[in-house]
Amino acid sequence: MNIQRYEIKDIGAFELKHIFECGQCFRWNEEENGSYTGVIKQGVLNVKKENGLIIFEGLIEGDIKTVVEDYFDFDTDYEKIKNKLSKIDDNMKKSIEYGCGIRILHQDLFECIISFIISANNNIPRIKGIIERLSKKCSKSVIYNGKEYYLFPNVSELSKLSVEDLRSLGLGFRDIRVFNTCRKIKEKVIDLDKIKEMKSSEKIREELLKLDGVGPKVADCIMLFSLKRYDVFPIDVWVRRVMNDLYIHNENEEKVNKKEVLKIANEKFGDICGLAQQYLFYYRREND
DNA sequence: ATCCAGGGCGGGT
DNA sequence: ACCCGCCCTGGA
Repeated sequence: MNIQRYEIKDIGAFELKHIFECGQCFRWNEEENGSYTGVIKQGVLNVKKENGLIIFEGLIEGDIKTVVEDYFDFDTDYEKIKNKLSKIDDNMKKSIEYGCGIRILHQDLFECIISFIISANNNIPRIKGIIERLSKKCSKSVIYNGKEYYLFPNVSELSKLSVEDLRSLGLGFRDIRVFNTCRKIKEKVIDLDKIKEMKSSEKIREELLKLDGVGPKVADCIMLFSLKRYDVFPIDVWVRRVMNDLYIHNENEEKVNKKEVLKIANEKFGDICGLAQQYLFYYRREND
């Protein structure tokens, strides 16, 4: 690992706050100077915008340009997607204007699975804390700018922890779920490499649902945030709320049927409903 | 003190 | 298939 730097000219869809605070990731934090630093699979990365440039700098394994282009989803044309979605209706248009700089990250699959199992019935500060303690407990540390960071543990590192270890890190009832899932992945009952190669989103979801602690919502988050499956539509309380307000108008939002939400999402947003979900989610969470 | 937070599970209909 | 109570934890 060595310190590397990579910069590009600013592009339309790239706002740090939008990307890191739209709820897709747990290991990015804002610095005093407004830049963000995060721990990713390949190391520690800092991102800032200056004089019309986006500057990436970090202690990274492999070529930073390659890592950044993959992680920040540079293959996807967000302007094109935003144009398409904006035409659907004014709600979508407004949400997109608000979260214009969102990009869906391409995060590590194993990390994403464990992180979103931990997210169940939990709040973001606590989720972030648990992941930090987990990483510190059993993974490698790296020093960057005089500060110590901990990489997210790989399967074999995390497998070394007992249920009791997990409980003492504050996972609560999620301890056994993480433990069992970790074992299934380690023993290749579920083969992550195979999942990455699968074409059908339905098949992938089917596989993920076999993991302990992975239900429909968590499975969809994993697929959206680490496998670039834009055709899934994770439904949590916020999405259900915003979808009800905009399209369903049920007096009691808690009684809104998930299937109904899903049906509308597919009809309106089609095979990029996952991206639409992210704009709606971000707008609603920030303006509640 | 009581409630709730980006769900999932298991046991009931 | 739906429904519902319960699950750790800690901050409001």
